[in-house]
Amino acid sequence: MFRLSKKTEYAILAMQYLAEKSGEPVSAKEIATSLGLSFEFLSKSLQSLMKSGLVSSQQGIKGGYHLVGTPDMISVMDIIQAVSENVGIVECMTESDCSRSGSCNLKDPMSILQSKVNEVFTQTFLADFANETESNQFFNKDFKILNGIN
Amino acid sequence: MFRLSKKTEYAILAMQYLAEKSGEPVSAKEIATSLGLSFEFLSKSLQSLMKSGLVSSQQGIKGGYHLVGTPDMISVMDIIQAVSENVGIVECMTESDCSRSGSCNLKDPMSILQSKVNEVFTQTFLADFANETESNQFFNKDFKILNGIN
DNA sequence: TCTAATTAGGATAACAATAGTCCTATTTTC
DNA sequence: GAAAATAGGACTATTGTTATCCTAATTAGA
Ligand code: SF4
Ligand code: SF4
Repeated sequence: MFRLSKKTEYAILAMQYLAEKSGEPVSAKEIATSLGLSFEFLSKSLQSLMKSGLVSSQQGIKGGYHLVGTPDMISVMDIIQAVSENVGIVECMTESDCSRSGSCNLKDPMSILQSKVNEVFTQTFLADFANETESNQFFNKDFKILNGIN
Repeated sequence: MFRLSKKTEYAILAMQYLAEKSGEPVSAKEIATSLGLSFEFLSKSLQSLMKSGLVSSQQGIKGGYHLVGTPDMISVMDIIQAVSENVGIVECMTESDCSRSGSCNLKDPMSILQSKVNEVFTQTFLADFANETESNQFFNKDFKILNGIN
């Protein structure tokens, strides 16, 4: 129900990959084969990221994508919103108010919940997805113990 | 993408209604007409809530549903899980590991994100959805200002 | 005992969203 | 000019959500 779409997951994987290989442009094909993803479908994610300015691209042979900005400034929410707007937990959060909106006493508490959810994703950054740096590793371990994750 | 299903939303609305009318059993029909929801579809939600023990039911004429437990002990997560298991933000969180699982460096950071999301929903209770009590109203106002909600 | 109101739940249809593919155009380096 | 790459429209397949329909079982009360 809160499942991230594959398009989003592919986007995060690609961004993670680009973060590691910052420097020369990386082709969609390289990312796809390296991560075992569908090239065609991954391309859609990359093109969305491009549109939102999270990556920049270079066409032609020797072309590819590279990150715009640093991993500690790019939030998961940035990536999610780049590939698909819908982060509203209920209709009235993003789209126009629903038919029940006038007399709905769920709307207000839901907006609080929405803010909390938003915070989780805006406060998690690409850097937190980096491949086990020391600080990150420590944080992970700590958090896992705290939350009883294997 | 993080949209709650209607089944979940109906369940929360129903629970909210039951919380107000705690005491005598309330029929699905009354809830449906009172809230302007489809009786048939709402019934599915109520039956799921029943299965999970969040409400108890009485069949026959004069029957209906009533809350089990107090609103401050029933979390939104309880309700979500009652109507639909899938709360995993990625496949490997709930179902069996996906094909990429072995070499996936997204899995670990995702599990942290999952915990944060879970926390939001396990730490929000039916009582927080109550119809504007004084304390709740204050909290709402406070939180809204803090988060820039209209 | 019969009736009406109610919950329980299976089956299924209608609709929407997601996932994935295919094809063509454009750009760029060599 | 050829090859490799991005850009993106169009389309299909699959899955998930939403909703309805129908029937059975239960229970209070006349
Ligand atoms: S919370 Fe209320 S107003 Fe918002 S979508 Fe749900 S029913 Fe409509
Ligand atoms: S995070 Fe990795 S292991 Fe988990 S579902 Fe996504 S690709 Fe598979």
